[in-house]
Amino acid sequence: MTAPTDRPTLDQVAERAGVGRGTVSRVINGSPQVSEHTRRAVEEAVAELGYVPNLAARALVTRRTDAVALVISESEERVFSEPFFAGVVRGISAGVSAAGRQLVLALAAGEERPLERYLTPQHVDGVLLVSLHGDDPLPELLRTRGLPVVLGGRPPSGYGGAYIDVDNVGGAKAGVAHLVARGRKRIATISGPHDMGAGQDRLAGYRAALAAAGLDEDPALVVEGDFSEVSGLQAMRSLLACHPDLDAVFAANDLMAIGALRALREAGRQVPEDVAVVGFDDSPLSRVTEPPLSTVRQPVDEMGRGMAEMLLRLISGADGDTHEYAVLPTELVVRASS
Amino acid sequence: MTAPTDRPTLDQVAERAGVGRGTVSRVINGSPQVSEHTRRAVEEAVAELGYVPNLAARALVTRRTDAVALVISESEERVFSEPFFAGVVRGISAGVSAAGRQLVLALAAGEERPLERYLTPQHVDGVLLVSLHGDDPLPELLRTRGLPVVLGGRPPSGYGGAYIDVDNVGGAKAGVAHLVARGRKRIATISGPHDMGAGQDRLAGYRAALAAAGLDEDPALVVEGDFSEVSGLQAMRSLLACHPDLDAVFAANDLMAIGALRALREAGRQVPEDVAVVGFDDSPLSRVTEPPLSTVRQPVDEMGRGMAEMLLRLISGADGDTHEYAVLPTELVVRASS
DNA sequence: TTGAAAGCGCTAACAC
DNA sequence: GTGTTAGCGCTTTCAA
Repeated sequence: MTAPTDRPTLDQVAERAGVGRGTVSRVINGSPQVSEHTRRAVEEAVAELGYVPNLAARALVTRRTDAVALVISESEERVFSEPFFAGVVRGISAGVSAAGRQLVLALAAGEERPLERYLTPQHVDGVLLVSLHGDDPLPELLRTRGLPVVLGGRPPSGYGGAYIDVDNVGGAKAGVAHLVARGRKRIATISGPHDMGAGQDRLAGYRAALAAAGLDEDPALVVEGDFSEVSGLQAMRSLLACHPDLDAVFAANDLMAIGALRALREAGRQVPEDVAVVGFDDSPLSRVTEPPLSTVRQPVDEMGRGMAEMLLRLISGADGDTHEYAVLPTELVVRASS
Repeated sequence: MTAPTDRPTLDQVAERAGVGRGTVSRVINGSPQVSEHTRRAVEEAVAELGYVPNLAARALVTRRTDAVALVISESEERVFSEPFFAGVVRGISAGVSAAGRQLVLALAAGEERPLERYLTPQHVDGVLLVSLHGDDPLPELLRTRGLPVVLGGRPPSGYGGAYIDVDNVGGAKAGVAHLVARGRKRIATISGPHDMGAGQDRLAGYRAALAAAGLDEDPALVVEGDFSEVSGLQAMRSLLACHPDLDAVFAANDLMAIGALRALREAGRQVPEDVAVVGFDDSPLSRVTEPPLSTVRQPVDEMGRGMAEMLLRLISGADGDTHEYAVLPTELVVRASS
């Protein structure tokens, strides 16, 4: 029975195997420069002693950590209420652990300063950023530190690095076009925050679809929400109060669509006969409402996985093309409510 | 403009401030043994150089990492589809970051071996475990390694460490008692997996409530699910096929309750007039179904936060009472469907 | 192919 | 109070 805290070190393994310290290190790291014989001896000693390399020591000399950070610039509240993040994290987690690395999660609500200190090449090998607001300089800052960075979502201006986005414009266009095709004329929208790429792009898609259909855009039919259910509820209420003649709503995410549904029910409006609803960001929530919501599905899992893979490529890559990017397709899922 | 990779070291700060290396270290670590004057000088140098301590080096000598791991023994699929985890992670994340530590997330679907290697005192200061299955020996193993451990949920037999659980038995009892009070006589249950504490306890609560009401327990009215929506759907279908006379269902979580709702609708049964439904694990999902679900709410946030706090106490504590535990109360939330 | 030696950047024990 | 010193456990030249 060894003392719990005293884990065996490299030297102990070396002594046990009757070789030098360097040789053990080579075996551990899979160097081909070792004879089959000694390798076996070392591996045996490792097994017997239950040796596990000390990552801190290794990181100190290699200047790598085998860890990557995922920064979510959002309150915990939203991160977990919005199904979008679940999908992205799932994808990222899969991609990162498939590469044998550790994922360090950092929720950055508001204050980024402490985080900024943590995000250095000494602590993590790379950084994934999601749900950026406004023109956040953080990603570009990290890049100047020499840290590989991949963004999820449309990058802020001034950012010249890698990113993966989904086709928000196209998705919104498809959602609104669907409403148009169903004969709707007075189509309102509950948009996302104007300081976020996703919010801007979905609004742009809404406008493009109206224009394509030859419908006039009525600014009064556009209300800004913050992607939360209550904001959708409030937006829909005010929309109904001022424009009871509207016959359809495009909500920039599923949570707001659900809020809208509640406001509609509250006002005694029939869905979809009277007012049709289409949301964005398809999640389990969309299925359990009554009637179920038609939504635009974005490939969140693939987005996460893609981000992880891109980052790993940047990390191990010979500092190649750091401007890589991808835009994933979105897809309309039609259900009863429209 | 300094080279991006060459971050300043302690010695450079020391030189700049005109003091010794040890002094800088004391300032960084907030030792009171430093004169106001030199402290100021050092802080200035730190600011000017943009010095950030190298955590790997520090961890190497202090043998602490300031990181704690959260191990979720569940597939990514379930971790993110089940709102329970969102709440727990939110609570944990809040507690951990409030203590200035990093949370390292590890999803352990099935294979635990690689993880087991990672979870050593050299890599993390402590471990949080959630959603254990069967009699998993992992927590006890970690404890013998001298690693502080806190469990979420009822501990497996043989575990003698700290944990936080919620009152699953009491909650289930309350849910079923509510059904009884509404005059229901043939109350079925869709239970959780029998290899999980939560599954067992909620089933026990169901039984206790029936017994307390003087109702006979019919084994045929008990169907085992796996906490997923489809399992709830299938369970309800088979229940309806064999026992169309049932007048209420208690589902061991919200997802399965939603599945049950779908099966009921599919079969043309009226909810709650014909068949009343009560679920467990109140989440946003419960509110958006039609009719909304009555459910038993467990304080998931507090559970997470409590776990984090307990762990931090164990870590910094003088190795005091490691058998600490808490059982948090659950609460019935009555909505239209029962 | 392998051993020996030189640090990586930091903290802590010890002098002053 | 503060400087100096000795490692923490590892990788990586550099010789042999």
